[in-house]
Amino acid sequence: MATVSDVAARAGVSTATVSRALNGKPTVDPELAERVRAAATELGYQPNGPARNLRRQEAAVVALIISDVENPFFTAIARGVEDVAHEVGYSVVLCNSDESAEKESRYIDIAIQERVAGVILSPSGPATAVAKLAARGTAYVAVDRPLSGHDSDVVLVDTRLAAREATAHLIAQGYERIGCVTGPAGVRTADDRLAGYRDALKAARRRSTPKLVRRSEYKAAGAHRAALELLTQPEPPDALLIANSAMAVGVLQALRERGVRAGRDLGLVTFDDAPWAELVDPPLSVVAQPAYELGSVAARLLLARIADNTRPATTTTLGARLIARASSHRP
Amino acid sequence: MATVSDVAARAGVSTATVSRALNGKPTVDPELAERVRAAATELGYQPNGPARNLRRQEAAVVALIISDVENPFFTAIARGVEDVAHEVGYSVVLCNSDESAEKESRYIDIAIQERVAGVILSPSGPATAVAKLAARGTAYVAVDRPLSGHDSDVVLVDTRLAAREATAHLIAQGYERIGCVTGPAGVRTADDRLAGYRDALKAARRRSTPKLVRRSEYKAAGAHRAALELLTQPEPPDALLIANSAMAVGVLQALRERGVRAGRDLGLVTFDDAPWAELVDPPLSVVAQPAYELGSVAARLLLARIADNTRPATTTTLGARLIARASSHRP
DNA sequence: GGGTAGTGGGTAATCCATTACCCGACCGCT
DNA sequence: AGCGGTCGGGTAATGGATTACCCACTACCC
Repeated sequence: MATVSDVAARAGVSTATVSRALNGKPTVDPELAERVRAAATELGYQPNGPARNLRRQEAAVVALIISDVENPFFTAIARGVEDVAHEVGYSVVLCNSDESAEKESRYIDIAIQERVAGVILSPSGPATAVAKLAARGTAYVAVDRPLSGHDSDVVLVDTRLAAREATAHLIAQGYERIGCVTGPAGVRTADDRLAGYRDALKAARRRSTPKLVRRSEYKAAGAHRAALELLTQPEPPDALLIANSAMAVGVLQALRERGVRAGRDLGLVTFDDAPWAELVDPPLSVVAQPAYELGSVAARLLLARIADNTRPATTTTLGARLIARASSHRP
Repeated sequence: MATVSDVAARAGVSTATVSRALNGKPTVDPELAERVRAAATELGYQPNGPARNLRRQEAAVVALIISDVENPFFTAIARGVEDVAHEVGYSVVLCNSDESAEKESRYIDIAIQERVAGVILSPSGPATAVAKLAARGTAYVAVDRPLSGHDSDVVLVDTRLAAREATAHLIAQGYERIGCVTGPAGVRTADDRLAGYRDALKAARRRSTPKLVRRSEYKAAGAHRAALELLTQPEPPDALLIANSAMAVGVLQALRERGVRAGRDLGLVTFDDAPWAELVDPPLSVVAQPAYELGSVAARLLLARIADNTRPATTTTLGARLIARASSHRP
């Protein structure tokens, strides 16, 4: 591999000039700069990243730690982050924490070790390792879920309100026994969606009962089990609020297995407007979350914080949109 | 940030000993090693990655360059790669080339600059920048799509055969005018699926006509347009082979808009067994690709090549499985 | 002509972990 | 006692880009 010295020798200048020319510093004679660039391409010179980062004490990279690569909600966030980051020359590396505090902590360590410029993460639980980032002074932004006990920039969806509206919609449609399938306790979005569900029941002077509520991982398998449990109890629900689209898959499977028809026998609203939500029969009513914006806003906040880590922490809350389709339309 | 010297001072040893102790070298007195570890945790020492990589001339990282993070097929590959890489202490960074040769090339440059140990990529087209990897001696493996003109390790699905079988299945079901919606020309999987489709027609002594074939990006929007074109022509197809699940979404939308019922009016087989494929009405017949294995096999090959870059190039071809559901069942 | 400000560009220090090389101590053997 | 061998651990070189600092030179002024 060619180094700056090689390029310098070839161009007949010093290494300092090579560095300045290649980094577009204005204090280089245009003719020299041209010679340097020519020498660099002739030698196929690729700067040594570690050396550069070592000296600069920072890499032009932001780490994005999400809890599930296979969840379209998070990949949409990733796209939002990428588009903004690339505009200003940052690369994005995606890390999959798999909803595990330990993997999350490991990735945070790696991010610190590699001296990335900043980190965007959706914290998997309350016991996050972000304290290490704060201690080290690395810029970070939480997305989708808040970071209890740290005042950092946060970008959220008003998911409690959205859950409340979705539930209110089911009530308005005349459903009587509305249940809820949400994510694990301690995951903030899961708790918020449940809280919003209860808010709506309370506002309508309905009693909420634990019998109609189930929790599981944010995955199809868990939701499938949960739905079966709900459906086989003595007084099954006649409507369900489901906390994400992976879970919706599990629930819909359970419904088919038991021959329950969504919309007619069971009202359904689910979080996340998956591309296939309109295609199932009946089309799914959903709460569409602005995932891409979540990512792009978070990225912009992160860039601002990289530039100035003393700025006050902000909380941005984006709204979600209920899209009523046939699955919540009572005949 | 604490450095080795700080830890050394605190533990009352030299930096060499610190490094040896923390890297688990056997030539350190256990008692000293313990003291070093204690000092390191007390100081919250995190090794400086760039410095380490600079010295080692390589980072314990593999880059995975895929063409669409939002495509579940590729995220499943990512999981396969991750699981294998993590087992042996490598981190995986995911890069989204977005099917653009330019982004792909940029990520390859970054991978080289950062001195990653290896690269796994699904080449976006024939004009890839992998030559740079070869020139530099960085280990790499192609996944899902071959790399024309380079003899590298490749992990593929026998997608041509799978397309042939899927088409044969449609023929066997009695469909007469079978069409195909595939990806862009030059993308190998797209071309192969089309070729397999033609193979099946030829084997059944049917004429294939360009009128029943459309190409577009591997995305819903393009497939939607393509399907509308196919359906509105004078002699529309009575069955379709669709080259991936994102496209299937677009096609199914088009069908609803035109009131065409899958299975009854139009036979349908699509590539990729999306989680929702069973849930649409009628359930979609699919070609299930072993995406996770694709990733894990590629990762294992990459590790082998990192250990020994002179080993001969191999080609691994995995099979796909046709899952016939109602959408291809002629009444 | 001597002095000053300004500008381009070179020299060498710097970032920090790893490791080649070397040294001292201790053991066991003759 | 003396010598070779082993083992633990210290000193200092190393990797390559960036940049603080300094120097040489030109232009312009009094």
